[in-house]
Amino acid sequence: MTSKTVFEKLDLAPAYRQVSDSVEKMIRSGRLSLGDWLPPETELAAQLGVNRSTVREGLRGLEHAGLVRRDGKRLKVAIPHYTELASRASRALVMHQVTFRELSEAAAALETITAIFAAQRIDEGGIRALENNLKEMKARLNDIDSVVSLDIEFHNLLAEYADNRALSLAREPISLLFYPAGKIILTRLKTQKRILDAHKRIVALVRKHDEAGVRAWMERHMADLKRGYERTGIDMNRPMDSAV
Amino acid sequence: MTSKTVFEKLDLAPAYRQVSDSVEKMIRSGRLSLGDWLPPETELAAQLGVNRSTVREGLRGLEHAGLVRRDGKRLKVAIPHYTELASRASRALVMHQVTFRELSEAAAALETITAIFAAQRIDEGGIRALENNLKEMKARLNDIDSVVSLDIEFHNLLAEYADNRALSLAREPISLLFYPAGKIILTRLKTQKRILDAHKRIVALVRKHDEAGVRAWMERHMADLKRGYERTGIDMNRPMDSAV
DNA sequence: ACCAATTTGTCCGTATGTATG
DNA sequence: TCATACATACGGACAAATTGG
Repeated sequence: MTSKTVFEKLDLAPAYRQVSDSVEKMIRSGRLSLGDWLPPETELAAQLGVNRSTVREGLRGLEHAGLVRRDGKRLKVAIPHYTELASRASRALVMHQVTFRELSEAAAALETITAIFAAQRIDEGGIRALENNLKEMKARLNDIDSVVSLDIEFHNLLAEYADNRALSLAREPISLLFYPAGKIILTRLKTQKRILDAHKRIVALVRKHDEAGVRAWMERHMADLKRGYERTGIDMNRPMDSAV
Repeated sequence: MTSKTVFEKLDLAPAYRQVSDSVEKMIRSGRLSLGDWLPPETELAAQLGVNRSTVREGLRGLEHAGLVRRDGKRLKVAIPHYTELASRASRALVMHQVTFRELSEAAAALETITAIFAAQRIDEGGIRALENNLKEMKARLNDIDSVVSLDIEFHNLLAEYADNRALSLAREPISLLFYPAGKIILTRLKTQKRILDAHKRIVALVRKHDEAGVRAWMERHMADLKRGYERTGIDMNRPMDSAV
């Protein structure tokens, strides 16, 4: 048996780490809440008993994480937004050499369930937004870049009206990578018309709140995109990094 | 009136930002690859023409993002791993006051598709791992904490054998929040037996590669958990923050 | 529109601890 | 054991931008 422990195990983490942890705790505990300004660096340094340079190092981490945001000169407490997290996540997927096969499978599942929820919950405004998207795409059917970005917008609209933030967070990093792949497909096989037709069908079914129909058509639509990719001749099991 | 403006006001991002961007580009372009040591701070400072303090601020951001990792004294290039991204994402969901309804819906969809892929692809080793998990849970059915963590492990095992990293990334932040909720349920309604039975069924179907059966039972299982939560009397539309 | 105070951005120099050869 | 290289941390300084009177 060792002798009685007298001394606390003292800080192994570098000071700048303790600074960011400390501020983060402050935020999580609610002592600093959303939109509050952070104290000036000098004051933080004084309160925490470290040098201002050390404080700055700590703040950079939080800034990068999106927990504090620049508003003019000073920093204010913020909430990391999905899009930042999503872009970070999709970059991680690329670095992990995720394949199109993986993306396609995940996207099929997520876009389908998203569309089903949208069919349950969409309102008139949502229907109109989707129809505008269809109209736009119809008008620009020859411009591949427009079609691709309108395709992205279509799925994002569905996600918006699906009214589920957990699902949004889950699908965003994947759609961010999946749809660029759509561009590869479109530039090689001109399947814009096929995409537009699928979207039209889906909108019609969403309007009728026909969940089963939406499921069937979204699954068909996603399978179609996968087939398109296969027909480009690119190996499905090749990492996506070239596409990004 | 001022004289005619000729030069754009060049709005330079702060130097520390340029440092992190520069290093990040270096990594992404492959000029620094996985596991490489970063140059010493002094050398980075010299190469980039900024002060060492500035370099340090820039590095803190990358460190926080998981793009570089401290290995002993120096920093080496790393890949941000899912679990870090996932915990960040789930914390963001909490801050966004995501409700149990949203989590439950997303989890149902993601766990179901995960189980289906697992049924397609699992091997003997995977089956054995799942069966060990069942055995453990059966042995500890009275210890709620054990049951909850074994439940988490069960679903993580399915994800592992589903062999899809995009899906893993998508489900992790949600499962991280959803399963703590499982503990709330179990402490109020003793439904351990029901969970174990569902897991048993799913394993049997996964072994037979019965995708339709797996889909049906996983959907039932997730619906069951949702019902359990409802029966605790907690409002499904209340934010999850209290649970975490 | 001007001034003064505040706060950040950036730099310099230095001291200390700790791995590694 | 000793020397070197490197990260950590501190203190002080000044310019530039912002804010408030």
